[in-house]
Amino acid sequence: MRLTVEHGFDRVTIDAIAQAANISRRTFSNYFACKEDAVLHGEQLHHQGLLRALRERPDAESAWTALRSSVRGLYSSWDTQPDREWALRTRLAREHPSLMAQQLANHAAFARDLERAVAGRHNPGGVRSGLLVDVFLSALRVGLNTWIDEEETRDLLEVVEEIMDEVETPFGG
Amino acid sequence: MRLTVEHGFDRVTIDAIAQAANISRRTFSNYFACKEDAVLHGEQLHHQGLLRALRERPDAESAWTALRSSVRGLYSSWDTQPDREWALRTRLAREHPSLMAQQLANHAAFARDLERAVAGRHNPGGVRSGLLVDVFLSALRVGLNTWIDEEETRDLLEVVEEIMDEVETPFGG
DNA sequence: GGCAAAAATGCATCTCAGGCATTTTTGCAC
DNA sequence: GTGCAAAAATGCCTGAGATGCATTTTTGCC
Repeated sequence: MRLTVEHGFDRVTIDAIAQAANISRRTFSNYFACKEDAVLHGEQLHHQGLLRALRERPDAESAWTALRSSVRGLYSSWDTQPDREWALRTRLAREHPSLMAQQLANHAAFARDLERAVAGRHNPGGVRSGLLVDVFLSALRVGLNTWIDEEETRDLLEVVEEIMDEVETPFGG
Repeated sequence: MRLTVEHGFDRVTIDAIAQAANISRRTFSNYFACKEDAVLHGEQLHHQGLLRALRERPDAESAWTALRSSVRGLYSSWDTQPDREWALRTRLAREHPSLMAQQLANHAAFARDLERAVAGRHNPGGVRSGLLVDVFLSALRVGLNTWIDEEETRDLLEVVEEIMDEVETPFGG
């Protein structure tokens, strides 16, 4: 991330990263399939955290409620805002198509995991869980982007909650 | 696409594609940045068609209605179902992470275009258009996947309309 | 037929992913 | 602490990909 800031993402070679991390080029490849994966690793951790929170929600909660509650619980458990790194990563992904592509693929994988995790929960409108999860992730993504566009002036959770409220208003008409 | 079916996506080199198309390797790169782009080109055409349809919708229609109507209009204007190629491409993208990543990046770009195209339209619940477009695309994607999972036995439009109806039921609770 | 623009090509270079064998480090029983 | 097996890290190598640049070929039009 530091090298990326200093020289730009596509001007940083894997060799340079390996060197800066005091590991061999080959070892880098043992841990990450590509540069993109390395940059987006923090996001993967976020996904894992959210999944863990979701699994701990009481079974009685509906799918949508459990998802919302997981976000609320996780984000408010942080002692500091996920400021610099998140903003940096998100901005980077906006500018670099390859990063964007990888990020979206990660999101799709995350969606599959979430879908499995909410399977079996009550689901008010009979909406299939794939759709529900997709919409949830859209809201999360739009929330993050809004937060970034506002230059991280508000609380991330606050922005996300706002978007989630919007999602709960009907789309039709 | 033919070579991919015969030998598998990742065993087809750009050289092979170029040779089969009677063009030089270099010319391939003049048209497509990578193999993935070539395979997904049909989808790009679909996006363009949908955008064109959207721009021709009457201004009085709300954003959501205009989006739904565009799909309805475009899909029912086809004389044949987009059967083989679509199913093939979608299944391929499911199996190959790099293809999936590229596809999702294309969807994101498409989302930006759609967002611009519906900007200014009436929007019932005051939902921001980014969110609206995202949800619309989720519905389209889920519809396509459902259609595939049902082995293309029904009409694609029918499946998509069904999902769109689901989206119009509230998510909250 | 001639000419300019656009398309296609060839070439060269830098980078990457990943298989395989080898070396180094780590964790643990003794 | 010593020895040993598993895990991690490394080095080397190959096939493939992206892309800049100069050159050749094709196309469209007067």
